[in-house]
Amino acid sequence: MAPRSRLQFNNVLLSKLTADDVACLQPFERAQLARDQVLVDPHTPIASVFFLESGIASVHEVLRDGSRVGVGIIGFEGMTGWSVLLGCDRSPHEAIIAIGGGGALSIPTERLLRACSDRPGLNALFLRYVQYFMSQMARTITSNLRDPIERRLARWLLMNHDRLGGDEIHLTHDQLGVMLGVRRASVTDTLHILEGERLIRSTRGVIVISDRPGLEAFAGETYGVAEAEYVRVIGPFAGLGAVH
Amino acid sequence: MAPRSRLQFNNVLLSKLTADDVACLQPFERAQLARDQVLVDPHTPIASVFFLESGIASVHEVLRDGSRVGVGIIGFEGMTGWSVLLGCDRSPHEAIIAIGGGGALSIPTERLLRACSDRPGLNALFLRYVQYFMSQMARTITSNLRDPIERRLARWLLMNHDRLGGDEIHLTHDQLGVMLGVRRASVTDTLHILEGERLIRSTRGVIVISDRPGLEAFAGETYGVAEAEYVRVIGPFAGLGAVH
DNA sequence: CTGCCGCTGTACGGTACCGTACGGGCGACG
DNA sequence: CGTCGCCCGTACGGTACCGTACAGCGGCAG
Repeated sequence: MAPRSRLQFNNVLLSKLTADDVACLQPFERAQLARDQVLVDPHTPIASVFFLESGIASVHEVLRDGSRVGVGIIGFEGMTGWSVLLGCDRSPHEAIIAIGGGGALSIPTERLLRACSDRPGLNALFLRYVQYFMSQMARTITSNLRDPIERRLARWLLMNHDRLGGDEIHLTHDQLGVMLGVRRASVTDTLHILEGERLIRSTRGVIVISDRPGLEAFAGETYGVAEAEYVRVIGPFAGLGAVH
Repeated sequence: MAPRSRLQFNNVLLSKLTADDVACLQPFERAQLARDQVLVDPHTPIASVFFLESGIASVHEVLRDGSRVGVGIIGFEGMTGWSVLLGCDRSPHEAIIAIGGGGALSIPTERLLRACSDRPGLNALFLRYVQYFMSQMARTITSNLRDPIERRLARWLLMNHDRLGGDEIHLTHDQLGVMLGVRRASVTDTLHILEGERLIRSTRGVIVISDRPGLEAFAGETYGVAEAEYVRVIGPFAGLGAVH
């Protein structure tokens, strides 16, 4: 197997690349991401793609009345702007920073595309991430249809937890409402339920995961399938799929 | 612009290819598809991909208890098994014939992949279809969350109508229930509502679209966005996006 | 200190769904 | 010609949500 990149990136995709592949992408521009920063503007040419190193971006559909519905989540395991790899210069969806303060590596679309055409391994890895993202979306469809809010919330918290360093998740109830497609008030109520089960603690703007295994049990079938797909097509990350 | 295929296929993707690209894919195997025939078996290597020429396949998540949830629809505008183009030999989802009696062209995965690596134009077209399919899924997420069943049903009927020759849709209420993620009984009730609005007529096993513009108006924002994306990335088909 | 704004808690009636169930018609097959 | 399996119609109570609304609390700016 080819040698892995020596430069350590905190982005999982980049860390799976060979040093040669990484060299072909260089230089990256480092960016510090603030909450609500837009990484992909819908229906607008994508100038750069971002590889997050920390923090969370969420992917939204934007409706005509300006309201938003969450369709996916991206952290240091992924990237934004994959549409350009599918031969499209833009995306119908918005990618926006939900949890800021983190860093990211960005690269102009043009250079990414050139690198991908020169080095098939690059392209292949990123396309497998697209495969994973479709699994995530599919699971969101079924979870939204079949699960009560508590379970969907548990799933969403777990997905955030996977992508963050510690046990603290800095999200407001409003943001969670958008991601889950429910009222802000429903989020409040539901957080209290999870808190009553001693799975989390919740204070103003912060949710603390206090019983991760319990949360997984609570989420049931809704969490785990897409994550297994990630491990299968990309590889383990942050404890997920780690050797036991 | 390069010449298009002279051999007329009833599959939109194939019809957009140049004759040289098509030659590279040949020979196709022609298949007649019966209802409930499985085109993609979840978590199983994909031996062949199918380009439908008529009929409808639906894409499902399969849950542990064996129940299914619809996440997408494929007709003569698309293909099954795109996972292999994303570098994965299998898919977590099932593709199964919902409306049979139609034909399809199939090609072994291996030959497809060889052709795609020889001819970038092939690969690019199919990847743009993946981009469209993600739009379709995203729209399903928001529609399931925000729209009452009537509107979701209207959307689903329109999507079927786009992919069929006439105004008759041969689907049972059960099948629609799976696609929409609702009870069979809810489908029955909702069909009566649409019938009351004189948008459709419904008899045993058959739904007839009698007022397509009315149905579009009824569906509202839920229908049209993903379809526009198809026209943008692939091109017009069957009246959709046709020059006016 | 004061005011304001963003975030959270809570309440209330309303309704669009669900699970379940049962009966009846149509078509196929013996 | 009877019977069986798939479809469809309809009913019923139950509940998990929604839209809306309002009040309290925390922190930041002035």
